Amino acid sequence: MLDIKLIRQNPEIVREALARRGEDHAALDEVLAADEERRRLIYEVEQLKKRRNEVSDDIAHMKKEGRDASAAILEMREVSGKIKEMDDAVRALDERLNTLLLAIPNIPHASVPFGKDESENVEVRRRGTPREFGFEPKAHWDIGVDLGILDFERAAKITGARFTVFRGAGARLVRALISFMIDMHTKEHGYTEVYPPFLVNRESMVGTGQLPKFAEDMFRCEGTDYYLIPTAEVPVTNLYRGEILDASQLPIYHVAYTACFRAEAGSAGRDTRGLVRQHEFDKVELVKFVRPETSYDELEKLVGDAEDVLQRLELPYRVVMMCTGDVGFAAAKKYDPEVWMPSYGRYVEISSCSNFEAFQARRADIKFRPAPGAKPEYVHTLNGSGLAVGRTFAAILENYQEADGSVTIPEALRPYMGDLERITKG
RNA sequence: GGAGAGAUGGCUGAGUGGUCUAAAGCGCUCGCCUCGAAAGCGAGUGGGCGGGUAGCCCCUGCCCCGUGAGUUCGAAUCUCACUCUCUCCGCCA
Repeated sequence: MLDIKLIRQNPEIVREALARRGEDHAALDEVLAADEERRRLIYEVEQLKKRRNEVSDDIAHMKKEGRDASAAILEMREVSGKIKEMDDAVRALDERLNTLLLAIPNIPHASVPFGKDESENVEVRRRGTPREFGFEPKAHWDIGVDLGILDFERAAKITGARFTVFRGAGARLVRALISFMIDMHTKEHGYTEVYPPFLVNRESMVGTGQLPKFAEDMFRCEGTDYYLIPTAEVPVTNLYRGEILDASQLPIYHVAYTACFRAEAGSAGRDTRGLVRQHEFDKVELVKFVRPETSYDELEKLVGDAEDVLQRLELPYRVVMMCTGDVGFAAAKKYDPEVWMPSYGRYVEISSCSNFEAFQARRADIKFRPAPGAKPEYVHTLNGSGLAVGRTFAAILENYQEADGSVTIPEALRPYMGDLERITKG
């Protein structure tokens, strides 16, 4: 969420930022009105509380000296009732203000290009060259099914649409990709591995911005307050929820493998075949907690870490910077690395790297102390996929397919595949 | 699932209705001492929300003893519910 003080003092900055996103900014006036009313009430009730504290002390003294305090007690009985009423009113206003603030998106960074939607995103670089096939390249779902390493039909039987069974070398390839990515990020990029729960409570979902606004995208365990995580970003960012970190701990880099669960409400009919859009998929996620002044450098490094995986797997890709209309609710700036997918004839998102600045930290209350004795400040949080495993699997099948239907294993992955060089039928 | 114990500041830990602003110790910061350090001595040492002035200081008020309700003129302290932790039993990968 945004800083209420920023909204209070510079409403026009916020208004303009929301307009650049193409967002309605009517809520702002409501925020300002609620904020003013809240502060007025707080002032009044605090005056009453001050009075109550003083008189309560007097009563204590009177009783001690054996004097009659019944008049004061009678007066305070009335004051206390009034305080209770006003406290309730303040609480109601707090709740309303909070609800409003949670629904306002982040302010895009000045370097983010203006644009109304994804068509105006900007390609910032391209690496690798899509391969010239001497034959008609097949889609990964055909390759995988033919090789017997993907089984969508049985997945539909045991669970439903948008689930996958990986089998044999396919199952191993999933495991290999996860290990390969995590090893790279821990050994070469300085990330500490964590393995968090895949179910989190409501506060965690609010902390990273999935709730309350995007509830219909989540799976919730019936009869509980637990949600299946849509990304490791949720448990990992919430690791430090409500904490004040020591400056010497920063920056914190975490890498986490988790399964991810998404209801995909509203995307019926989109990407119905293959691994691109599943209800459950694997992802290796990178999460950073950094000092504010470093967060944009850290974002560039984060994108580089994700790209490194693509380079090592020798997959052609490009990096796109999202415009103001497509930057995402919580992000101030976002890059999407996209991998070349031959059967699509275009680049497909395989990672998403964002700087949230203090937007998540404010919701999740994650601070650090810049210097001993100094006031705590909010950290900046960042995260990015490094990478989405299912889509990487698909990209390998498509880019490394051979005319005979087999798939070559990228060299970097072979140590994780028992030195297997090629997946063949049977 | 059953039984019991517990939750207080960075940590340990006292505090069972008003003697305020939560004792004490440890840790940390600063100062004195010292060639320097240790010891010793002294001082300081949380978070949040308002108001005044001011964009950082400062003055002032309110709130925070796991969370939320309640009793009371007044709650860390009494009552209820919930959450979490620990011990034992049962079940279990």
